[in-house]
Amino acid sequence: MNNKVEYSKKNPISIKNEDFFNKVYQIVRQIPYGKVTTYGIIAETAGMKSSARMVGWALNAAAYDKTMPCHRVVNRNGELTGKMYFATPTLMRELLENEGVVFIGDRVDLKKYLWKPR
DNA sequence: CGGGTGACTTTAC
DNA sequence: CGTAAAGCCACCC
Repeated sequence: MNNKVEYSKKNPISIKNEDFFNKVYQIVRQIPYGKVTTYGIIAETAGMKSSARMVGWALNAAAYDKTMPCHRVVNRNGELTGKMYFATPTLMRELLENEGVVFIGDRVDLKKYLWKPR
């Protein structure tokens, strides 16, 4: 659908791997309210299980897209590693708590809130 | 082609 | 819980 979309306004990068991007987009948008998933799962579903970093990279490039609930994407431990990339360092957590997600320290309880794409 | 970087993961100490 | 290192793949210079 989208080719060469300006995924990042500040830093418009040329998207060469559109297929991977598209899948990440699709998966992230499917995350239900009050649920979270991990970079590794997204990477695996998108066909690059060995490169969870690419997921973070993709999300960063698409961070300005409001239709993408990137706050529902956490790392393997349930930590909000990308919180510093939000408007404020606390915004990510607040968004999740507002959806009913309970934190244990700085982590999400993945046993209860982990969602896997099908 | 090489070097640097990264919203990751895993293992090791 | 902390840091280190290796593996990983794509982007940029």
